[in-house]
Amino acid sequence: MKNRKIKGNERRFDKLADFFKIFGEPARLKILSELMDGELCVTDLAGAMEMTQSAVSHQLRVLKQARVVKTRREGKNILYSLDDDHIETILSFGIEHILENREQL
Amino acid sequence: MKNRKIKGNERRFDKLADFFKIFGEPARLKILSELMDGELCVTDLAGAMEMTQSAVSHQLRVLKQARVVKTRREGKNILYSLDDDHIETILSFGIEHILENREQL
DNA sequence: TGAACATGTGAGCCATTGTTCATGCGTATA
DNA sequence: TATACGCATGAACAATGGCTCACATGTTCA
Repeated sequence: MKNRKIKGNERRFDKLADFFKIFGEPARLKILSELMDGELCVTDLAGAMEMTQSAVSHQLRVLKQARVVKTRREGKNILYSLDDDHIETILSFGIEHILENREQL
Repeated sequence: MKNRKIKGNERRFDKLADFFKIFGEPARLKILSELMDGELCVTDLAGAMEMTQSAVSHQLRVLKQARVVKTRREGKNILYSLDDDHIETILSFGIEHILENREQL
């Protein structure tokens, strides 16, 4: 029946929107760009950006739930890194499209 | 000086985030997916999705300002269409990455 | 084990953003 | 030109989401 198909698509739009939403926040993009240079702990991230440790931690939670970043413990610290190079592809895709073709955005 | 560079990057993160933000809203994605089948007027869009004409119009404004859709008038109607196939590339990119590699999102 | 350090977490606050509602504006047509 | 129709728009409201603050949890090391 048609209604089922609509419902199914609705959820697909939600999922896809959630996906884009992850990268729709400057703070998260900055965190990701920092992590491109290698793994970092929350405190270092908070220092590199001008943000509270708590604020960074909250954002990292979002990124981790979305499997965009992963963690490993080393001593007292928990080191964050990009989950895979997948992410860099996504970011550079966005950068290309915004810088080359959409200057006015 | 370093500060200048940071400021410049700040704004780049903002722009990039704005770019992703456009696609981070289910209603907008649905509008775009409708427009993939061809141009439509606001009323038809509002009918196809379950949304008010006004709500659709507000979203179309966002999409138009971002140059994602364009318009042309035909009689009483204003027909909306994707600005270029660029957009389809972006959407299918998102779909690929979410459906093939990120089921759990 | 207790102190110090690193991080996670929940509640509350505030800014942003999407929706509704009422209305204005432009175009076609009788 | 008056009316109807299609669409845009602004204000008000509601929901969403990020940040702060206080505190809990967990780990190291003396």
